[in-house]
Amino acid sequence: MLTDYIAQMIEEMLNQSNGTLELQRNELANRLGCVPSQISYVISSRFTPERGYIIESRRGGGGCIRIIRKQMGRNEYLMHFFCAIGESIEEAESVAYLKNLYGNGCITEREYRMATAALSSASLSVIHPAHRSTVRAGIFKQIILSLM
Amino acid sequence: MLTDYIAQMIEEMLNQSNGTLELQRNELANRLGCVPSQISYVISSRFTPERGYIIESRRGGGGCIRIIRKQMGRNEYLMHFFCAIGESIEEAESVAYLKNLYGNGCITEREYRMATAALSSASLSVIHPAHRSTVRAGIFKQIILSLM
DNA sequence: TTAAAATTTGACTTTCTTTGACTTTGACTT
DNA sequence: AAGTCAAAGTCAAAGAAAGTCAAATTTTAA
Repeated sequence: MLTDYIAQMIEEMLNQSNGTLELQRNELANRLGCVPSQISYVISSRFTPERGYIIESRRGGGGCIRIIRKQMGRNEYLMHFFCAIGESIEEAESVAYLKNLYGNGCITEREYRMATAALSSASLSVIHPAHRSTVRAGIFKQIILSLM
Repeated sequence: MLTDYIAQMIEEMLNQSNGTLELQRNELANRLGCVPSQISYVISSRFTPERGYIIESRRGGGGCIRIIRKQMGRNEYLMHFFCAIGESIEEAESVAYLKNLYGNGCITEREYRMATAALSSASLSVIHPAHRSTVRAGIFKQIILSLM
């Protein structure tokens, strides 16, 4: 399958270049004899943030796509919290979680403060109180993913 | 890409001259072998007030363009962004702001990622798309406050 | 076997860059 | 004061990439 082959090739290049690489979509597509959007597909289906990759890109002349592989480790811990959050979470509970993450060295103090701020009722003041915990859960999950 | 090269060159000159410099558009364009309006483009796309630069210019004989890099104090800088957010903010715009904060050393790379994650559409997926920018603005403001 | 999921493709969109023709402004001459 | 020339400004068209989306096809799993 083309997708797998391309993904493998990108992995290869990542290994070569120590975890970070820039490629040109059209150029690569050309080399592989496929259409450019195939490259987009491979990246969006295989090199997702959930799987530990960061993608950046620039359009226009001389544009490119940058792929960064974050190295894993101590992530079961974060995963644990991710799962614990569920559909909705109260502010107090989220603060407790974050304290825990801070205590375990998963996040710095500044990160702790930023996260509590983001999840606070003050942040979500424009949202009807009844819906806040659901929204909070969504944000919290993304925050945790951003740390992995 | 020409644009990046020129921008880099101007940065260089700014460093040399302690944050303020005068250049002649035609002269520089000539030296670089590009068309003069390219210089205008670089300046208007890279050295914007949003990114902390002041641009002044004089036409006519012996005219020139003056570029000043104003360095703000951290909190002044943060306040600037706080005010710029307003009632609502799109995801793309908030990412631009955060990139700026990162580029200026106001936040670390992890903090950058955490904040972009918190403000992403993915985070706010449970909220009706029409309301997301308003909610995002609220969260963003609290995040900035958490940094001060 | 068949329904759902994943892949492949290409047309269309958006963003960024490059270029050049034309306009405006300021300084210097006459 | 008027005219001339030397800047910088503006704008729009063309070009170069990446993004999006949905239809068509293939693969996978029940």
